Amino acid sequence: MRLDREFYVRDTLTVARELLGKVLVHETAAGPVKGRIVEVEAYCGTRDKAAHAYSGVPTGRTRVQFREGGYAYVYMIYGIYHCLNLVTEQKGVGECVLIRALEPLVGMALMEERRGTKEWRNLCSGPGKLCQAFGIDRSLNGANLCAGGFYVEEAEGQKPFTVKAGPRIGIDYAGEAVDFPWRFYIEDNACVSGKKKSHR
DNA sequence: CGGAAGATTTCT
DNA sequence: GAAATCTTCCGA
Repeated sequence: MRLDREFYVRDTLTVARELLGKVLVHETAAGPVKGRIVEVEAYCGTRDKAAHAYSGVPTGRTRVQFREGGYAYVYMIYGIYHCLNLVTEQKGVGECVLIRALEPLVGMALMEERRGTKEWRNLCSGPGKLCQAFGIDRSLNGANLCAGGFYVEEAEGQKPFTVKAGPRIGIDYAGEAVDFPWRFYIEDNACVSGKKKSHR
């Protein structure tokens, strides 16, 4: 069952934690693709140096983040890969949740073709990887998750799992925000990325 | 208008 | 450990 807008228009950290175990769905012309969310990160706008919306000014690509929750924010990084975010909170706040890793459920053949690999745990174990596997690009920037073929649904027959929290990844430039425990992931899941070393 | 940096991935 | 590669942002 599709999550409604009320789910997204709440505290960003709460939404991030509750997104774990939910299922991301993308119905494309080539066929449906689904994956279980196993790793996310919260980006809290003006309270967070690592966030694109830190300046508080909605310009260019960050404009979508300042909408109300329930929209997709897709941006390109390093000119090569895309990253998927789900906008949270009320209009004008500018906070969102980055989807970092998924566990493939449906449309595996399609993912393998797009990714060019048959390794199951390597299909969606990273922000850029899952976007490639799901066929996500900037045409989905600003997509409404409450209507259309791109959304998150409630998981059914879900086994219990343990949620872990820790510092985020790849934002060493963000000063003290590096230590904020705003990364949430499912413990002991093979698809969690988290491969960067933690030496400091 | 030009320069600089980045919420990553992949290969050596 | 380092390169690939291009969009976006900011200063002049």
